[in-house]
Amino acid sequence: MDEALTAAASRRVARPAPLRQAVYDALIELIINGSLKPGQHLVEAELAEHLGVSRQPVREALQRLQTDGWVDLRPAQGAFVHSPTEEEATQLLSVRAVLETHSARGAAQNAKPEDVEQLWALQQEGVDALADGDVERLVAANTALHAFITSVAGNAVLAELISQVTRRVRWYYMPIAKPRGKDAWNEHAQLIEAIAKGDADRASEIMRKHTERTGEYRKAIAAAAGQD
Amino acid sequence: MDEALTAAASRRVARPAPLRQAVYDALIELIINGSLKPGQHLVEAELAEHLGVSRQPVREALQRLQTDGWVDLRPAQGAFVHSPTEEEATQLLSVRAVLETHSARGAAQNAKPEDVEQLWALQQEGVDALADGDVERLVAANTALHAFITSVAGNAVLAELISQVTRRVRWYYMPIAKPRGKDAWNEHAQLIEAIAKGDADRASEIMRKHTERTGEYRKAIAAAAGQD
DNA sequence: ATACAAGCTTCTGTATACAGAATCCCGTAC
DNA sequence: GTACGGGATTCTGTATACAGAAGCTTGTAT
Repeated sequence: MDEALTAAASRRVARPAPLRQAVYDALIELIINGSLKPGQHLVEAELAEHLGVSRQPVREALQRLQTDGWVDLRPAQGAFVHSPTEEEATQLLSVRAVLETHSARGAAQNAKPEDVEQLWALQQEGVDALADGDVERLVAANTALHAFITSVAGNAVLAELISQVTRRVRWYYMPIAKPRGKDAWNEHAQLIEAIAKGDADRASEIMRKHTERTGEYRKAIAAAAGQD
Repeated sequence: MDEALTAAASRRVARPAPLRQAVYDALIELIINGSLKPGQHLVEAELAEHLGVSRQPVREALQRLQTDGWVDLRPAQGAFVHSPTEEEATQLLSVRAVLETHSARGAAQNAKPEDVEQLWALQQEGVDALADGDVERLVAANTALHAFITSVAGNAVLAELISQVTRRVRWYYMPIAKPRGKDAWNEHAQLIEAIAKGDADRASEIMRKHTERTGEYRKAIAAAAGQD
């Protein structure tokens, strides 16, 4: 736990930047890495002391963490680390699939030649990472590709929702994260082709199947890993 | 402005319930009814005094208002009432259509006989209100019908996103709110029939067209009203 | 007249302090 | 041994206090 704390503390003295943001990031980190366990009661004073700040920024961070689905805030009782359930994971994946599908449609409608070029560049990065067996780069490339498609779609509201949902989805499968690999990137290539042609129906259909497959894949792995 | 303030103040002494919620509600009310204008700088101390509370609950309310899209929070500068744009309205309507469409699909897959019965009851309520020319009841029935469809879909994540997006959409067209009327309720009837049959594809298709039409309708009215 | 800079004012961001609710612990009664 | 109740404790929710940044005002120089 201490590393995260010192990180936040040093960030504090370094800049006059909003402290609650550092707390927000630190707490997500602690939740993701398991230092704070699902259902655990988060006592504001404790967090404040550990992070070297007052209760105020902690409270504000907790509020945002609630709206982002990381903690539950029970009135007069405080914050509790949200307990993920299989059901909620399914719901998140379902919603994400719908949003990403819409995003692909928008991208196909709006993509300019330079956008397509950039998409192919990201695709190449992913394929290279796959060939090198560099998992970290692979995950980064995947994230970048999806994010860029969303940005091409040009719908800020959509982009924000996708980012929100994706972050939450990621949490569930964090401990067993394992990219799907070759198949996924073949699907990406087909997707980019459809976007390049401006074929919105085909692009959205490919994305729908793509995200649904990814969801199924993750759930299968989770089941195999015996994750709650 | 004063009514909202006294309301919040009285709510304060009345219960030990979370004060920030009252502030949150009061501020949305003030934004919707135009007391707080788009772009306006919201000074925490002023709001706190007017509402008869300290800055603390105000700050926490502002945070949530930001994540819900009502205000923009600029670091070291404070909160500003969010300025709605035509573009953002279009994006919200687009996202809402996608989410509602998915909701209709889920409802068709899950609907039990008693759910269908309840849907028809809500439909009847809407038709009655339409016949009576009771706009308020009509809007309420419409909201209830859509909400019930979402609840039948049984996806809590989806439900929350829809509720969030719908609230924001409503703001844009608040000043010129005017239900679409007969056509909309004919579409509702077809939708319920599809749900009753468990025809997910048809249900989602009807909902897609329905929400898109409603969106177009609202935009047309807004344009006619010369709204920014 | 305009551009610039120093000082002041205002406001946010953070910390500390206080009041009351919820919970827990322990003793007592049955 | 178990159920109940009172008191202490802990924690949240709210209020007040303080430090520093951002913006405005005013005066000066070009």
